[in-house]
Amino acid sequence: MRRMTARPANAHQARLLRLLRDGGPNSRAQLGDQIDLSRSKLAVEIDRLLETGLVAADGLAASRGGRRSHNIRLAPGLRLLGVDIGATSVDVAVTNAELEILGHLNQPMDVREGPVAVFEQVLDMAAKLRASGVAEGFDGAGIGVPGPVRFPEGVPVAPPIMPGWDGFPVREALSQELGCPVMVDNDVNLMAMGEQHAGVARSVKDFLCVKIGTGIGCGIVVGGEVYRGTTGSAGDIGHIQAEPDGRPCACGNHGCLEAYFGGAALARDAEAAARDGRSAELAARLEEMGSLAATDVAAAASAGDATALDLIREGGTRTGQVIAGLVSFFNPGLVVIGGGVTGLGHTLLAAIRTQVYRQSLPLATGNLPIVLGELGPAAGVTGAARLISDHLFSPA
Amino acid sequence: MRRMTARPANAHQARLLRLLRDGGPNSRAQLGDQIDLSRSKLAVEIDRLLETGLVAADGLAASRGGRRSHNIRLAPGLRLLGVDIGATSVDVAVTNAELEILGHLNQPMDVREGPVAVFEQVLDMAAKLRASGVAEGFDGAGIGVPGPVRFPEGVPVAPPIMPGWDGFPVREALSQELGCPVMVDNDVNLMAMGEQHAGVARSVKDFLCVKIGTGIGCGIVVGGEVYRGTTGSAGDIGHIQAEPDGRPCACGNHGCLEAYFGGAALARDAEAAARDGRSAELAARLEEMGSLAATDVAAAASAGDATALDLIREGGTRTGQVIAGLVSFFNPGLVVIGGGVTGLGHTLLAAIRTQVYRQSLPLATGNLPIVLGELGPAAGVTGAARLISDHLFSPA
DNA sequence: CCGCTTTGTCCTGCGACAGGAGAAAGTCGT
DNA sequence: ACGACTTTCTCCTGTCGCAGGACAAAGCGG
Repeated sequence: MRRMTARPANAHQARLLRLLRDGGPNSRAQLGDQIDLSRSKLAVEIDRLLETGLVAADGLAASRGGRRSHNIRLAPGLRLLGVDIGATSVDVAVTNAELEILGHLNQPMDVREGPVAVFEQVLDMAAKLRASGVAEGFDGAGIGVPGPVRFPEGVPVAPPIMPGWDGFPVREALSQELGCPVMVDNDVNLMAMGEQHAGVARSVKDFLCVKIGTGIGCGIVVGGEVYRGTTGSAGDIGHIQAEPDGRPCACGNHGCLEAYFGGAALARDAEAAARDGRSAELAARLEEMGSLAATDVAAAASAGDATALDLIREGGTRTGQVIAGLVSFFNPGLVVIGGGVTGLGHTLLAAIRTQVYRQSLPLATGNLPIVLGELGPAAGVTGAARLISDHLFSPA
Repeated sequence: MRRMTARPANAHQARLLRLLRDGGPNSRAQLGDQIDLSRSKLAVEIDRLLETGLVAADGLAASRGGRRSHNIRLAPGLRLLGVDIGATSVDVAVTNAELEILGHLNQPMDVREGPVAVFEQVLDMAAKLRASGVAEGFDGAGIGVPGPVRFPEGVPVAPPIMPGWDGFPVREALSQELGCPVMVDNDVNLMAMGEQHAGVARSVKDFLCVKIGTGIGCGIVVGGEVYRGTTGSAGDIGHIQAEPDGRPCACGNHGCLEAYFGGAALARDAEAAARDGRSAELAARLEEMGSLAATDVAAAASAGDATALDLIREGGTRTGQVIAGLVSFFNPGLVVIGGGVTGLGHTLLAAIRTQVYRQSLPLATGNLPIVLGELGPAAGVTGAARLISDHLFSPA
């Protein structure tokens, strides 16, 4: 199938495409209410979009008291690929133009195997999704990687947990392989975009999205746009000091947040607790599996294990301590907690909330919701699709 | 003298006015190079600006190889009032349309005396400046207050150090008194705008401006625009925790940065050091004055007093600790240190730098300048003038 | 079948604007 | 002193974007 290579010719068309993406199919009249354009001009632009195939007319809607309207919708055959590369697994999903997920695969994989091995895997998963019939090809792909990215070029820069990726031309390479436009971003930023598009952060202009996975990162949204910082490393809060002269961290400093919490630290602490005999529950799991992961702590906690609950509470408190500072500084309208450890659920959330509400300024916390992300593993891939969609739906 | 009530009629005119403000007088041809408009359209807009009196033609420039150009400049009679209300003093200045300071007054005053008393003082100072001949009236005024502001309305909200100002309609009241448009913002944001317009932060898009006065605040600039947060309290970093379970703070929490540093904390620590006999230098000053201020510590330090130097270094280290976290989070392109305690100079700066470079991520600090503001007390009033100028030079 | 409503199309006229032609006002070389 | 060239600025004309009215199409209810 031939892919849509067309792009909106002007800002009006871009605006219309985004309205259709975020608001679903719509009549000309309804679109006219949402955009500041005369009916005539609107009709012209829609006709042009129909000609280029970016949108399609799709039957008549029910009457609302008068002439029935034509439904205008985004090209039904348009397919986007969303890729979310985590430290220990890869998510790949296919969406339509409205960013609805049509197929989603997840595969464990160590990002440290390097870009070549990971891309092989990603392309294989994309092929599987194509074979399953949800897509015949891709009009664009968004991809998130667990580290800082030089955004305009789509190249990771000095990523601590994936050194082999430093300077690897992710965007160019993947674009070549897939034959479609590709955009690359930090995985945390994509999670923020996902929750903004389809999750808890809809209609919030300024918010933070804290992702607690193997490490800890934070997506920053200012005025509805992701803020990436001067060198693309904004939101890298895992190595903010949570305890002066505290535990040594892999980064070389002491007392970093990631030395106390996150998937890696939690697993390490849990194994220590199991060996020290502080938790029979965890010891049993360690015996069985040979090693422990965050999910084991989650399971032990829901089984009522006190040590597991303590580990979660302590981690949440440390995290809350750091978030409290960020809340005072940034004064967000919402804080979203997400990532792999959301399985720790409300124990974690309660600890974070307690600490933030206790420590931040009342004016900043007065009306501040702190909530779990509602998209789970779909947040990253949705954000990735959103990223490339934003790119495709901007004037050429 | 009649004031300019005219406002630019469209975005082009606004753009031209800002070019003239930031780049100084210019010929039509030079303006044409900086704006994406045809010569004809440009001429039309400039003619309209000349008609409304917003700009003036001001003689011929030297030839550059051909016909001499007419100099176009902003209305030479335009006058802006910049007001910077600090915790313990008030600055009032008059600028021309290019934001050059034509007159500047400073007066000690306690902000806690409340808005009525402070405004009386401000109006008196403005009258003095008028009487000195630098202005016959004001076309607009910008005012900074040491606390959070609901920006669109120009009203302080729950300001900790000036409780009597809560909800006082600063913008409306001052606009009534002065008979011109008024904009209100946090004093720290104005300092950031000042350094951005005429100081060290020219041409930097994303930066932080840490103001260490009586308290400690931080101006946040994202993409060239001041970020104020959801409730206007963004940048309030004085109560970020610098030490878990540390010193009690006036805010009710423990270990806040302001409990360790800032004008108030420094004075308190210096007096304690004087009484404990740790510093003969400080003790002598305490004897003489009855109390100590940050300036005394600065003086003692430049006299070589070891205790004073220690106090500054310790404060700088605490501040650097907090800034390090913000740098990791925000990844700015520049950090500006300013405010009353800049008198502490390079001892302070060195301590902050050491801590930030030691603690933040290399990627975020790699190319990060940390510098003292270069405008001193003029930063606030320049920023205030810039604030109202931005308002006046936007389409009506 | 007749009003009334909603939706969509066509047409005309206005205003924004680009870009060429040319006038005005210089410099420089001979 | 004069002509060639440059820069600056003005004027004019044609094109394009666009708003808004008139009108056609299509549906509803009585």
